[in-house]
Amino acid sequence: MLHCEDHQVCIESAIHEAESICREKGLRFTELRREVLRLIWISHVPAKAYDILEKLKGKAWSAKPPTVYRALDFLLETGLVHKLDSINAYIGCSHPRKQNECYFLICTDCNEAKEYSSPELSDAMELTLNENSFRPRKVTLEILGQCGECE
Amino acid sequence: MLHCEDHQVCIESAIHEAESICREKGLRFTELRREVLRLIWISHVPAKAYDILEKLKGKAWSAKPPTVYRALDFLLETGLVHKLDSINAYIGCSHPRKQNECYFLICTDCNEAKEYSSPELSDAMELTLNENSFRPRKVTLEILGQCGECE
DNA sequence: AAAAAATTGTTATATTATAACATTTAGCTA
DNA sequence: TAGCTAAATGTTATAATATAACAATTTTTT
Repeated sequence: MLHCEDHQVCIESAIHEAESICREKGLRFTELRREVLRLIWISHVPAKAYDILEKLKGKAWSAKPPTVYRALDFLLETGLVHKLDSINAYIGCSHPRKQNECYFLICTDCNEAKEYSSPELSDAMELTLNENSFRPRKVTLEILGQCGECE
Repeated sequence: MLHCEDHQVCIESAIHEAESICREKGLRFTELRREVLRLIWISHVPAKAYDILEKLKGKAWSAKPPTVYRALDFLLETGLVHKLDSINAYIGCSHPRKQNECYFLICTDCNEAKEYSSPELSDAMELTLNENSFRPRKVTLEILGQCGECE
């Protein structure tokens, strides 16, 4: 799947942005939360909670499931990561400042995932939501398949 | 959430249709599979696997988790039910003969869910899939929120 | 410095799902 | 129709995902 050019830069800037977002919102971007975010960003393959747990254990933390899930909850609420329900995995948000509807392409060959947004798609969705008098609170749109690079 | 007028009829016809689809495809619609499908259709609230399990236990079956999950696998593969990944629950397919992209509105007040399809939405999706050279295999589109009747 | 609030630690357990092998049942074939 | 084969179901065990509840610690506020 096509992604950033230099992923090290990509990670750094994601963490940097997270830092400044938390500062603005008066939220505490603790060491633990930073480390979990970093572990998620390490790869474009969405991270599983228990894989994050194992990696944390290799470091300073006496990590147990709640350690990870609480950090994930924080990151999810803050909009810094997304949960992919179709594969029970977590991925860093590419545009944490724009809270637009985003959807995900998940390649089942290379396992990488990518976040997109599409005005046409959002429009179509809004149309049908109106038709059904439905007030959306959370939209899950995930497409599993094969990416162009894995053909 | 607005649904059928007579749900008993709704259940019967769903099971009837499942029966004829299986006959056409040369698949075995066993008692167990029929009962699991019926339990799913009993309500417009998507069914949880372990709730189905409990209900099966009240009947003739010596049901254990694999009993339910195998029946669910069959029903999913046959397109007779859908899994809602965002809530880990299963719902009967309203149009099992048309294998179109379908999406789900899930009301977090009454817990009911409804299946829809939208040509505009499918078109918008296809557009972005093409742009990204992505070959879709499975689409998950679930919208959690409040339905018109729960306002 | 004390109190309050937020974060993290810890133990236990709930929820969701599958692996592996045994038994039974249904459909086919000779 | 007896025996064979494949599919379905039974059974035991365990994997994978997630949360509840309470204790200890750290940070912020008063």
